[in-house]
This record gives sequence, structure tokens and C-alpha cells, in this order.
Amino acid sequence: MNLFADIRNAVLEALNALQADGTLPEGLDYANVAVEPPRDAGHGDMATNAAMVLAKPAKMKPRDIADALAAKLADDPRIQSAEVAGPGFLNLRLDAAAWAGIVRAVLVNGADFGKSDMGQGQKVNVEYVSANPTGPLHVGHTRGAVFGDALASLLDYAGYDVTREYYINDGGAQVDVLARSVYLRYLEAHGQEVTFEGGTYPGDYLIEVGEALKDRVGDAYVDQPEEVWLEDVRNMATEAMMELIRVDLGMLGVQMDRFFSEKSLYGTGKIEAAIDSLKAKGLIYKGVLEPPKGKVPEDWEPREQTLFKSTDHGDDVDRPIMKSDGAWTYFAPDIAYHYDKISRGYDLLIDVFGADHGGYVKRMKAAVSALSDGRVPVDIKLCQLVKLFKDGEPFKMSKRAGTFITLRDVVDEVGPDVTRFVMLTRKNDAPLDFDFDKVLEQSRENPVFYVQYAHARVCSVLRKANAAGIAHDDATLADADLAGMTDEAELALAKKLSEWPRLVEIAARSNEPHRVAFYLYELASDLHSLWNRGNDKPELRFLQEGKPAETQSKLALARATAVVISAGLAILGVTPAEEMR
RNA sequence: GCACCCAUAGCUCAGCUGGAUAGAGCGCUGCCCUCCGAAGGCAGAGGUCUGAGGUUCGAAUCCUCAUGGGUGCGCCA
Repeated sequence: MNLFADIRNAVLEALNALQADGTLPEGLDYANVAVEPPRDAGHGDMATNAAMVLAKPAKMKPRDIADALAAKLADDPRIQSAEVAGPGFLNLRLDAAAWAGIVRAVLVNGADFGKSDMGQGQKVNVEYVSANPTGPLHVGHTRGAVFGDALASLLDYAGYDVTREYYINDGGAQVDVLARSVYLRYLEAHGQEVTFEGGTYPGDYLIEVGEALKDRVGDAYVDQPEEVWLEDVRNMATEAMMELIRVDLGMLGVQMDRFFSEKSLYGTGKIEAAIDSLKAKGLIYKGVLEPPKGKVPEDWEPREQTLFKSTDHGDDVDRPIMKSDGAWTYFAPDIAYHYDKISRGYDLLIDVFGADHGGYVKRMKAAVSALSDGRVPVDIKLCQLVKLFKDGEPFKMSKRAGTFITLRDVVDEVGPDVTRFVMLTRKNDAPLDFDFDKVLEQSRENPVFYVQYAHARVCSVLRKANAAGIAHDDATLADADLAGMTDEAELALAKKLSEWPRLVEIAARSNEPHRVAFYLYELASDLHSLWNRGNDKPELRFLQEGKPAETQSKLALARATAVVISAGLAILGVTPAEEMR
């Protein structure tokens, strides 16, 4: 139930009536007519720009349209007053019963209050993390994991049919490097001295893989050439790393619907099929690329390559899909992978990348556009860098020493709930500072705590009501008499609740789950201010001693707030706290 | 050199398909509390939304250019 959508419908009906009686000309486009909360609460509960938007097409003065619209809307029982203001806004004040209705709707619908049907059940594929299977996930991956997961939940809540997917880069050269690294650990397990050269991975996490290999094959691979062991070790190592990654994701509560292997595209004709599809559209050709201007690589020499004509679909230069030795470039399997997603019938694709893949966006969009003939939109979200701090001091990571901070380090230190919430308190394309001490602070400046505390306070009140023998199940509270809900702090809270369904749609439309986190902070803030007001005005306290009926009315609002906080946190993947310690 | 992202209060950041006097936290100033709902509360000051043009009834928001910062740029994924 979205009150703003309901009132917008009322406005549109009134506009239709005005067209019917000849006040307005026929055939007006309502697309830009909006009903939204005004910035200033003094302007009323809702405002519509209808008069200003329609003034030009109707060839009328905004004021005249607004006056006529106000007269029509006066008939609506939900609308207490409608007055024209400013350049032509129509400010609406709603009947007090509307806010009581919101509280009831929350209690009756529970976590479903706020769900939207804007997705219309469309199939969306959200691809995220997709880290190379060469080691444990680090902080950068963590942000992508949290962001992608929350986005997927948000879209699900907004009525989309969502698939969470991880693309395993197990077909390229980097898994060969992984295999060689494991092989070194294997030799080490046999007592040999080894050095990690040629970009091999020195991390400790491969020691046990090397030992496991020794346990399985004994000394069969010792002093043998790569042809003997590479494929076997690669498969084993990749599997071990994916197991590691699955466990890491599990620590964060991330559960993928599907892991898609790049390797499964090779030798199965899938890459060829995707490229053939582009070939059939005349988008594959052999040619020579210009060197990049301003920064010519030292070993540059013109070469003929097989190219994808991505410039036909918005890219800046055409991109190579095949190396000079006839092998595919990394781009070719990526094309095939997206071709596979398209052929699985998705209406919308979303890729979550790290910011260092920004240069990859245009060619990927071009590929999807070409493969789907422009039918399937793809939104690529880039997650910016995470900077770690400890007590205000930057936390240095050294790749050389292998001391990079992993997802596991972060979750072990602050827990999954704090990790997730903090990662979502910034827009995805803005850099994020993560301070191990600040995120655990119990104060207003820490949004994680502030939101959790609001929920815990409501739980505490309900526990006390329980002890006092007051019925406080949602059905009972939904029937409570809310006529006494008249204080401005109470109304502000109820109004904030009414914005939840609208916020869900806005956040989902822009694929920005951080908006949920900010909304929850505002909602918590409104609950805390009502609570604080109870200090001065005992009649505003949620527990009214000796007055069970009054207490139930107060509890209705408190419980409704907790329900929405809980629903919002569920989208972020955060567990609501029952009590603070 | 080119592409993409970013620039909002002293600091860290929000700001809806373009809406009214641009918001929050911190910091600052003043007041309140110091057993009973203060892991604080209330109020206030603080802005050329990087700059210059443009579109519009209306621009922090859209377009162009400039400046400053980040990321990336043909056989690595």
C-alpha cells in the first residue's frame, strides 16, 4: 500500500474529471505529474506539481489549473485541505485518519508493507562478486558482495524475479598461475625449498592445498613437467578456492543462486555461437587498431586482429576478441556469458564490478546491446574503493608481504551485520572509509548502532508490556484506537512510515540500496525523538501505566516502526537487534 | 591524448523521473539532564551546491566548456 501512489491516482482522476467537464483540454500526458512529500513540512503532507506540468500543454495558467484541481480534490474524504502555493504547487493536507490507516496497514501486512509490484515479475539477473578463484575474498570484494546482495534483495522486494549469479573466471591464464602456485606448495610439502616467482601467489592459504595434493598423488608430480600435472592441479586448486570463497560469502550471509563457470564456455561451442551471432550482424571483422594517443606502449606495433565492432553500439574503439595466436581474448568468453544470460530470458541484466573495471563498461554494454538487438538493458554498477582505518589511522595493506585484509578479517572483527550496514551507508560509486573502531561505537553518529537501537527499544517496550500482561500481538494492535495519535512527533513518525513503499520504488528504480540505509536512519531518528519527547511529556510514552487501551494505541505505532525497520534491514541483509549490550 | 566516475556547511556525507527557504551527523555557541525512559536532549550560527555559459515556468539535479581529484586505455582477466 503506497499512500503517495493512491493520492496520485486521486489527482489523476480529478484531472480526468476536469477534462470531461471541459475545464482542461483532452489528451493531456500525465507522465510528469508527481505527488511527493514536500521538503518543508509546513507546506502540508503532500504536494503535486500537476498544475505546473500541465500549464503549457493545456495552454492555461498554472494557478487556474491548480484552483480547479483543488476544488475537485476537496470531495475526497482522505484530503482535508488543498491549497495553491508558490509557483503553482498544490499542497495537500491529509485527514488524520490517513496516518492511523498507515499504522494499521503496517501491522496487518507485516514485512510485506512496502512491497511493490513495479517489477511486474520481470526476470533480472544480478551478477556480483565474480572474483577470480585465486584466493580468499578481500575488502574490495566484500563491498561488491554486500552491494550486489542488497540490490538483489531490494529488487526482489520491488517485485522482480531475481537471480543472484557469480561468474567464475576459471578459464584464463590466472588459474594457471594459481596451479603453479599450488604446485610450489606441493613441492614444499615434499621438503623442497621454493621461491614464488613469475607472479605466483605466495599466500599461506595455498599451503594446505599443496598438502592435500601430496596426500592424493604422493610424489607422482615431483620434478615432472607441466604437461603432466597442470590440468589436474588447476582443477583441484580452482575447486579449493571456490570452496574457500563460498565459505567467505557464507560468513557474510551471501547465498548465490548460481555459479557460472567460464571454463564451461570452452570446447562446447558456446563462444563460437555467440561470436557467430555477432558475425551474422556484420559486427566481426579483421582490422588494425590505432595505438592509444598520448600513451603509446613501448612495444607497440600495428597488428591485424579479429575485432568486434563495438563502436556501432556506443563504444569508443572496436575491441579485439581473438589473440594473434588464435586463442580468444578474455572479452570473448564474457560476450558468450552475457549471450547465455540473454538466452536464458532475462529482461534486465545487472553487473556489479569494481571501479577498476570502469573501462570495461562501454564494451560490455555494446556487446549486450548487439547480442540482444537492443532489447535487453544492462546496468553496470561500479563499486568504489574501501579505505580501512583503525582508530582514525589508515590501515596499510601490503600485497608483497601477503598481508592484505580479507573479508574474513573484517567479519571476524566486527561481525556480518555491521560489515553489511556500513558498506551500504555510502553510494556505490563513492569511496568508502571503514574504521574498525568507529563502526562499533555506540552513539548517534554510528548509523548501525542508531538503527539497531531503535529496533531494540521497541522490543524492550514490548517485553515490558508483556510483563504487564498487555496483549500486544499485531492483530490486537491493528485494532487499537489511534484517535489519540495527534502529537507532532507521533505524526512525523507515522508519516515517515508512509514513505517506505515509495522509497522502495525509488531505490529499486535507480538500483541504489544505500537509500534504504539512509531511510532507516531517518526512521530511527524519528522514533528516538518521539521517545525523547516522552521524557518531558509522559503522555507520549509507549507504556501508559494502568491504561492498557492507551498503551496499545502507543504500542501500535512503536511496533509498526519496528516492523518497517526489520523489513528494511532484511533487504540490507542485517539482523535486527532485540536488545543492545 | 581519450573514456568513465567524482566535486554540496569547517569535516564526513545525503539530496527522489528537474520543484518551493539545499538537509543530516560531527565540530562550534547557548540552554537543559546528572535515581524514576539522558549509551543524552533542545535551540542557534554556519552555503556563490568548484567556475562559466545554456535548456526550462523552475537547475545541486539535464546539456556544453573550463578547473581540480580518482580509475582505466591493443595478444591480463
